[in-house]
Amino acid sequence: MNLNPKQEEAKNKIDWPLLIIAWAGSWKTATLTARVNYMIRDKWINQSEIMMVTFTNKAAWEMRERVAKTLWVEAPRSVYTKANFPLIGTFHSIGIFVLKDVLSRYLSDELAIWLKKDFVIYDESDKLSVLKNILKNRFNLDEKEFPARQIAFFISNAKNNLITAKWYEAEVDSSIKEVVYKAYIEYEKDLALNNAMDFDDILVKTLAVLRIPKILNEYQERYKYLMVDEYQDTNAPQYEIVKLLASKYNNLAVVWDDSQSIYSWRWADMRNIINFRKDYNDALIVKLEQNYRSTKKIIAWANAVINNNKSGIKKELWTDNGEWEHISYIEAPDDKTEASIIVNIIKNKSSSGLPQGKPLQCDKCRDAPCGCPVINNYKDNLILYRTNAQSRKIEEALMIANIPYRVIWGQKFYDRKEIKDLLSYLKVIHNPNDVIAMKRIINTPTRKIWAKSIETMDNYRDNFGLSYPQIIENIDEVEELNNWAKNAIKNFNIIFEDLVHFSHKKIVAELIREIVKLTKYEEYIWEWLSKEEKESKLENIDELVNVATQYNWMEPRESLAIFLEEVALITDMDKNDERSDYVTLMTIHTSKWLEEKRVFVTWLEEWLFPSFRSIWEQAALEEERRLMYVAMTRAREELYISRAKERFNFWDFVRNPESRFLKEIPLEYLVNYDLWEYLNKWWFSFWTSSDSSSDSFSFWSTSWWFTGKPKVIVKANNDVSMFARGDRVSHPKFGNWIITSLNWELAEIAFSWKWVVKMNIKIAPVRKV
DNA sequence: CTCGGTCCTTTTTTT
DNA sequence: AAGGACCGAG
Repeated sequence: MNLNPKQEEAKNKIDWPLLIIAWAGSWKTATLTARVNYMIRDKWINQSEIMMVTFTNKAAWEMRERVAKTLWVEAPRSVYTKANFPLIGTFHSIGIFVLKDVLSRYLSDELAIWLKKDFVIYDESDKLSVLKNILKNRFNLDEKEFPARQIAFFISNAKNNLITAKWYEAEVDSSIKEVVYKAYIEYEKDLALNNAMDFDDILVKTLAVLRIPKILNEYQERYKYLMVDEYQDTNAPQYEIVKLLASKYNNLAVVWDDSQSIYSWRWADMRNIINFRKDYNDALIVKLEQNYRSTKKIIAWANAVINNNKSGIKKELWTDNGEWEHISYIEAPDDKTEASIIVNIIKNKSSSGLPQGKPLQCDKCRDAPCGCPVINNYKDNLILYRTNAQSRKIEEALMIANIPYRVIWGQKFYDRKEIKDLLSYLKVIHNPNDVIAMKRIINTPTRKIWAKSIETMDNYRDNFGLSYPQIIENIDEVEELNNWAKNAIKNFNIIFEDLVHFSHKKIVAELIREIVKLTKYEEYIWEWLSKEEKESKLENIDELVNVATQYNWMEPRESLAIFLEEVALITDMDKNDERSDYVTLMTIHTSKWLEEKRVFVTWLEEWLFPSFRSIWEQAALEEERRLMYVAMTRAREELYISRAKERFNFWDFVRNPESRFLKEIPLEYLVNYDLWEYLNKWWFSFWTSSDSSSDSFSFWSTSWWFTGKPKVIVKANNDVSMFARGDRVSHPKFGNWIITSLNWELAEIAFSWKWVVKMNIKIAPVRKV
C-alpha cells in the first residue's frame, strides 16, 4: 500500500516525540504497521525494543497479524510469546506481562506491593461479592442504603485517580464516602489476602512497579520505541505509565482523535493530550485528515454532526471517494416496524439468501467500490445501537426473516454460570488462596457443604489468618463443625487434591474435562435444567475446552496460568470471526475498531440516543455526539439511520421526540425511506414467508460468543393443534411466554403483561410448558 | 435451623 | 439469565 505524504511523514519520524492526529478512516493502522516495518527493515531496530499499546485485544491481535505479515513471520498468539517480536497489547495485558516478569525476578518486599506471582484477576462480579461481604458481614450495613455497586464505583474512581485507600480519608465529605473509605481499606486487605487484583489494580500496580527507578530503567532500556493508539481514551494511570516509559528516550508516538473519545465513563481523560503537548513541546504533529473509508456524503454528514460540539478541534475530514448513495432516514411508526424495515432492506439487498447462492464478490470491491454490479452478502451489514438491550427487536425480525446473525456483547460468554464455575475451579487450582473462586465451587455441584460450614471457615480465616486450603486440610481441628459437615469437606478435599495433582501432568484443556468428570458437573446440570438449556450449557463447556486447546503447546501449569490471565481480559468481540455470512449487531462502543459496507444506526430518539443520563450536561452530551460520529463513520458506502415514534422500552411504551442529532444533519443528502409502499410489501412477504409449506425453514440463533458461527437451534415443525389460547410456552431465546391469541398458525405471545409478539407457531422454536 | 423452590428484579457504554 | 428475597417443608 502506498502512503500519502502525511502518512509517510508519520512513518519516518521514529526517534522523536510524535503526535499523529488521525481522524476516522484515515488508515492509521496501516500507517502504524508501515512504521513498525520501517523501524525494523530500514532502521535495523531490534524488534523486541518496540512496544505498541492498543485499546482492545482484538486490535492487538490484528496489529500483530499485520506486522507479522510485513516481516514474513508468523504472528505470535499473545503478548507472552517470547519470540523476537514487538510487544503489542492493551494496557491491561502489557501490565500483567510487566507484573509477572517483575514478580518472577524480585521479591514483593523490594517492589513494595503485596502481590505474589500467582495472582488472579477479579472481574466485576468477583469485586462486588467481595464488597457485599464486607458491607454486610463486617459493617452490617443496609444494602439499600449503601449499594455495593455504588461503593465499587467510588473505589474504582479513586484508583483511577491514583488515590490509595490510605489517602482516601482526605476525600471523605459525606456519609457515603465515610463508608467508601472504610470499605476501600477492607477491600484492599481482602484482595491482598487473596492475592488478587481487579482491573483497575492492573494499571495501578504496573505504575507502582515502574516507579521504582531500577525497574523503570530496565524497561526503558528494553522498550525504546513506544506507540500508543487511541490516546484520547487513556486515563490517569495509563498516562503516567506511558510518560515514565518514554521519559528516557522520548521515542513516543501517540495516535489521537478527540472526536472518537467515548470512554470518559471509564475515566479516560481528554486532558492527557494537553499534558502530552506540555511534556513534549517539541513534538512533531502530523495530521491525517484524508478519509479512505467512506463516501463523500457520509463524510459530509459526519462532519456536520461532530462540529456541533463546542469542545475539540474542528474537523476537516475529507475524501477522494465518490458520492454514491444518499443517506436514508427511516422514521417508523413503532419499534417492530423499524426492525422489520431494516431487516427487509438487508434481505432485498443481499444475494446470500438466494437458494443457489451465486458466486460472490468482485476482488476490487474489497478495497473500494469499483462500480461493478456488486453482489451483497449478509455480512456486509452492521446494525448499531446505543445499549446492548436494544438488540432484541431486531433479533426477532431477523429470526422471522430467517437471516443468520450474531450479536456481539461485551462480555457475556465468561459471565455464564457454567463457565464461571469451571473457571473458578481452575482459579482455585492455580491459586488456592482465591476465596471468591473457592466459595463459588466448594458446594458446586452440591456436596452438602452448606452456608453454616462456610461461615465457620470464614471465621477461622478471619481470626487466625488461615487460608481456605489450610483450614480444609486440617478440618478435624475445627471444633464448631460436626462430623457430618467435616466429612463433606473432606470429600471435597479429595477431589480438589486430585485435580491439583492432575494439573501438573496435563494441559489446561484436559484439566477442564477432568473437572467436569470428577465433579460430575454434567449430572449437576442434568438435574435442574430443561433440555435446550442443558444442551446450550454443554456446548458452552465444549467451547471453553476448545478455547483452552490454544494453549496445548505449553507446559501444563503454564498453560493453566496463561489461560486464566488471558481469559480475564478477553471479551466476546476479541475473537476472530471466520467470515461466515451473517449480519452483525453490536453497540456503537464495540464497533469502534471496525467498518462495514452498509451500516444501520438505530434508536435515534431523545432520551435513548442521546441517553437520558447525558442530556443534562454539556460534556456528557458531547460524548454522545462523538458516539454518533463514531457510528456514522463506520459506514463505507451506505448509511441508514432510524427511529421509531413509539417503542417498548424500560418495560413500557414510550414516545420520544426525534434525536437532536437528526436535526444536525444537513438535509441535502437525506432521503426519507418510503415507508408506506414498503410496508405493504413487507407485510405481504412477512406472512407469505412464514408459510407452512417451507419445510427447510430454520431459525438461526444468536451465537454471539466465541466461535462466531451462527447455529441452528430448532427446525421446528410444531403440531398447531397442540396449542391453545392461554397456554404457557417456552422459547429458547425469550424464555416463558403466554399465548394471548391464536388464529390458525398465527399466535400472539405475550412476554410480561404488555409486550406482545406475533409469531408463526408452526415454525417458531416454541414448546409447551 | 436449614434447605429448596418460586417469584421478582435487573440494563449504558467495557478493559 | 441469574442472584436475592421470601416462604413452606423437614
